[in-house]
Amino acid sequence: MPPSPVRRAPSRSSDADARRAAILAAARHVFAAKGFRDTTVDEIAATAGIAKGTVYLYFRSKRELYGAALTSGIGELATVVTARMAKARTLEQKVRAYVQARAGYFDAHREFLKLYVAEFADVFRHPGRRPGPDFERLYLEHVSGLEKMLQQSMPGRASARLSARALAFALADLTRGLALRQLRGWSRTRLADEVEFVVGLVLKGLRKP
Amino acid sequence: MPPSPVRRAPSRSSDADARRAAILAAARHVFAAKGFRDTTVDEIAATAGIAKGTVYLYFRSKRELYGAALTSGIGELATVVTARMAKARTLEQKVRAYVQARAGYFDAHREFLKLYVAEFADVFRHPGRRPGPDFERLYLEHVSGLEKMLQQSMPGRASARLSARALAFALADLTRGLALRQLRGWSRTRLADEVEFVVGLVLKGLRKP
Amino acid sequence: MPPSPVRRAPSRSSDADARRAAILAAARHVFAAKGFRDTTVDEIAATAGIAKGTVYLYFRSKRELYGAALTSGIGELATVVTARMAKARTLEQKVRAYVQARAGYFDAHREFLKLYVAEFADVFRHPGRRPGPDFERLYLEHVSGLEKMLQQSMPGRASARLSARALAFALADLTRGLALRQLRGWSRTRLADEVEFVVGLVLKGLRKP
Amino acid sequence: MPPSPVRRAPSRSSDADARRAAILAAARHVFAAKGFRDTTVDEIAATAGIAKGTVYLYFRSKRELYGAALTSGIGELATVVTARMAKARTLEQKVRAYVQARAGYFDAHREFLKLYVAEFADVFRHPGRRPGPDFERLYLEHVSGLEKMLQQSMPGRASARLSARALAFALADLTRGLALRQLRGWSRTRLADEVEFVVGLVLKGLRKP
DNA sequence: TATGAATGAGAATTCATTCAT
DNA sequence: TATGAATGAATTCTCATTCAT
Repeated sequence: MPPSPVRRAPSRSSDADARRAAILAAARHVFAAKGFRDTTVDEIAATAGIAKGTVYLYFRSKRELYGAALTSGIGELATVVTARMAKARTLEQKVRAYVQARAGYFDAHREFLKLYVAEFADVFRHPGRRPGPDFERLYLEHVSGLEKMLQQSMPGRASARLSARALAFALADLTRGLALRQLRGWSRTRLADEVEFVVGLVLKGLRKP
Repeated sequence: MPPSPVRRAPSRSSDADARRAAILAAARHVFAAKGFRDTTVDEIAATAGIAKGTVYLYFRSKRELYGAALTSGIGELATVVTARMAKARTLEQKVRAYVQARAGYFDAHREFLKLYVAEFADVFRHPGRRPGPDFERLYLEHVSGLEKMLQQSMPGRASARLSARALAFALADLTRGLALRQLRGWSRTRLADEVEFVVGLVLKGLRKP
Repeated sequence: MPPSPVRRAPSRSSDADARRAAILAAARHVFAAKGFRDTTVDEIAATAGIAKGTVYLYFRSKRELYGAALTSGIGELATVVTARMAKARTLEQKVRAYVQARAGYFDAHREFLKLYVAEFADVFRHPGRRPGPDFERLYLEHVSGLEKMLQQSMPGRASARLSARALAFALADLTRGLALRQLRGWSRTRLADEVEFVVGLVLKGLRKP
Repeated sequence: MPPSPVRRAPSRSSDADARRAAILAAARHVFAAKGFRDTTVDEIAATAGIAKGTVYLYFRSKRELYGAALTSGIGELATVVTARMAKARTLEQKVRAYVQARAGYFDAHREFLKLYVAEFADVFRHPGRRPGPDFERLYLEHVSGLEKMLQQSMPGRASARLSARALAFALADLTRGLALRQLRGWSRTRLADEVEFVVGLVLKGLRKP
């Protein structure tokens, strides 16, 4: 007997791809609005315009669907930010590229941002084995990347080493906070100005005290 | 007219206070670990070492209990931070007092921190009428307080006005992020050093570019 | 050792009697308004102005309390009706005495009437072993009493025998219905006129067709 | 905007109709035996031979199910009685048609009769806003219909007007009482004879005193 | 005796998942 | 493949009854 795949997503026709994408979009929408537990599979199905059972042809469980909705966004975010930074030359350009790209992506994908921040908060709740993608690891790798970049442009003193890591975390925190302010309408300023503010703050932080 | 449905609430003995506090502590613990929806009243009761029904003698509903667990911490946090800042004279002292007090409180009440950050994330999910304390309003008032403090020590230029608000948000974001890093063990540095880093960053941000 | 009474109602002081009566009155009130299941012991206690636990010093259970509330009324009703009929001489006077006394009692004890009619309806639901007084038996005895009275004044034909029983049930039905109409305000007529109507109807029914 | 929480109700197949009818029958059975509060949805489901959740696919709540069980019977009863009376010509025929049809329906649908009488009793307990169909209004309309019919055949004196209404109520009371006696086995007589007795009584009541 | 806090069995309702069509 | 009816485990909240004070 061949190793029969227990359950397989409907084959690779573009029809199937489209349907899968539609379910993911619906899931992102509803999960973002209500959180994992308060979202019902029924509502995702209705939003996607299909029957509930169909969801289970494409995703093994509600949890897996949640993971997929999250993962797709995280991957795209990383791709976009990396691409944008690759074009930058100087440190200042790199920092600006990072903040612009990340805040811009969050701004353009607000539902993903809600998912992202909920997942971020969840990391501190269930530290260990959480289902879905390993958000914590991905986040730490992301920060480490930033750290290296900043280190390269800092004077070689040991204290600077510490600063680089702290600065990288700060950069991530500030960018996320900035995007959330835009999302919720707490900001009286345009996104571009807020971006410049954060860039300026971090660059000042790189100077000697 | 018959008396309206009896409202029972164990009276004001210190016994009752202790019981109430024990339930709150258990609630804080379980809510922090699992979030509102994944927490069962049964588990809170078991954690508190009492029967399920007893919880309902002290709190009308699971939701109210959650609100109480959150509110008590928020109030105490505000009190502690305000008291600490009142003693400070110079701007630098005030900023340091803020970061030290807030990060210190979070560090000393890690379960509350988990609750706090989950609630923070939730603000972006269900913007409108969420039950419990109006976390969003409280948070914005908190930031506005910081903003005023920073404004008083900035050159009167209009651009500075904007900076003050952005800087206040940044200060809040950075302090929260700092505390979370300690909580999760992401930090290789002692709390005091991280505090100094954030203080330094913000103070540099106050200078002219 | 003397046979210790497992649980005894507080002793025969008039204090205890008064309290017992107060609880019964409260029970009658609340049971009448809400029915057995929707009544809480807490509300009866509150209505009586005592603590919940005290109710259990006087009555073994909620069910027993319900039975007592019902029984006390039924006994008094029977006493009043019997006394009133004993004074009557002719058949017409007896029938009028019955309807006046019974409808009058129901009218004067409206809460008992609600209990009574609920219990009457319940007889058809749980025919067999229902707790509390044996309402069905009491009711049938009551009707049999009426039947005998009517028989004595009827021509001795066999068909009249049947009529007497049917007429007795009819008399009971009509009197109860009359009282309920007054209770609910369905009647546009004074109680006395309705009584006369029923008396007239039944007396006509006694004549040959 | 996301679609509002999904409302499911198995569609109009005859399968669904059969299922719905089976649940209604089970509900009628259990509600009749135990009353609303003492009936559990679990028991209705078990009686219908389905799972508890399935009940909720067909009825929104236990209360709605109760209302449906009651309403269906009330509608059918009214239809049957009206149809039967429409064929009658003389007053005597009409009265006989009424009593025969109504008592006959109750006799053929004994569980509905239990529901009916329980609901009747409940009208006096919770006069105002009770859930489900407005039983009180339906009952009064029913009686008013009878009243008009009787009026048409009565001498035009004012006192007769009053009698018509009282007689209509009496007719309703007597018919219901008759059916209950048959249900509970209190009657030693055949249904048809009891019907004739009630018809005779009411017709005598229409004559001058 | 009186109290009222504590208990925990029980009931309505929801919803992820399955599976026959 | 797609459907959606059926399932039943799980969860919140209530309240009769007990018992330590």
